[in-house]
Amino acid sequence: MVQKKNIRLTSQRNTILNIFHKCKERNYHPTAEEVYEEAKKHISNISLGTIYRNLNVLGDSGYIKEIRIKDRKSFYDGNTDSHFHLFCSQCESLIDIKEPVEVLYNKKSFKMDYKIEGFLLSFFGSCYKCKEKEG
Amino acid sequence: MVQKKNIRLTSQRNTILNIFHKCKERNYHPTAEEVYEEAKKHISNISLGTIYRNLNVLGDSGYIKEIRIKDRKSFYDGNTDSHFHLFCSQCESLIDIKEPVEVLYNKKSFKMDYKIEGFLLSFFGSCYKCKEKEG
DNA sequence: TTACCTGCAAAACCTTTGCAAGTAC
DNA sequence: GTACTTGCAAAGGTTTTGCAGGTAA
Repeated sequence: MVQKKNIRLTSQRNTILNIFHKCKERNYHPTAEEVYEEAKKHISNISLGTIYRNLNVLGDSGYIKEIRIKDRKSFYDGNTDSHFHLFCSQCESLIDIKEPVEVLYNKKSFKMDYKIEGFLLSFFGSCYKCKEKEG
Repeated sequence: MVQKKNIRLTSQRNTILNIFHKCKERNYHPTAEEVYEEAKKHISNISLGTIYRNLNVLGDSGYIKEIRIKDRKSFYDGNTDSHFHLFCSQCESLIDIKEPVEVLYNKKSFKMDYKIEGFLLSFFGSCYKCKEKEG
């Protein structure tokens, strides 16, 4: 479980959090633009700048995760538990992969409902030098 | 090993390929801007547009891989064999992770020279619906 | 009260693209 | 000769930011 920081609650933020709550239930990963369009239904004059600012705040605070995979656009995920994604190159959507990481080993079970053509495993943290520096 | 397509060889392309050859030896993952700066040392009037066009051509042809992890900037990798990366949030560089994927299982060996704070596993392919459609 | 948040609009940023001239094959 | 490639400069699309007014705690 992810530690979530306290943030000041504004109606804009609340609206965005609700959007992610719904998206999480549907395993949907909206883009900033999609969050904006949905938010406008509730706060008609909300600005795109506010969306972006809050996506960053919510990301930093552990409420959502940004997923940068393809193209310039980011997806955002309200499910911050550890799981994987598949980017469909045909419909350009992002779906959850529910199988545990063991599928990586067992090539037989690798081709399932979806078709997997490749993957990217990226870690975040500190490199040798920077870890050294910070002690 | 990756199948590489034949591409027309121009001096610009040759220069860029050489840059990636050197970067690969040093496990360095340049950005487009860095490739541009390096290429200018050899072809002083080469344009950034040519760099980007060729990064895409070389990517499509299997010579390099684009890595989009953080921020807006892409990294490019001359090593197209399957391996993993770590993005250092302190110096904002990308380094190779040489350990096999088994480290994912063995949490004890997980914290090594570098510090790992999280990871992102992303697959590429086709989702249920699109796989269905294409038969 | 004060620090934080917002809408607006402009700017920043990385990447792509149209065009006319040049080049590989 | 032809299709592909280039430099240049402008445009594109996503995200960030400065500012003045507004709001949560």
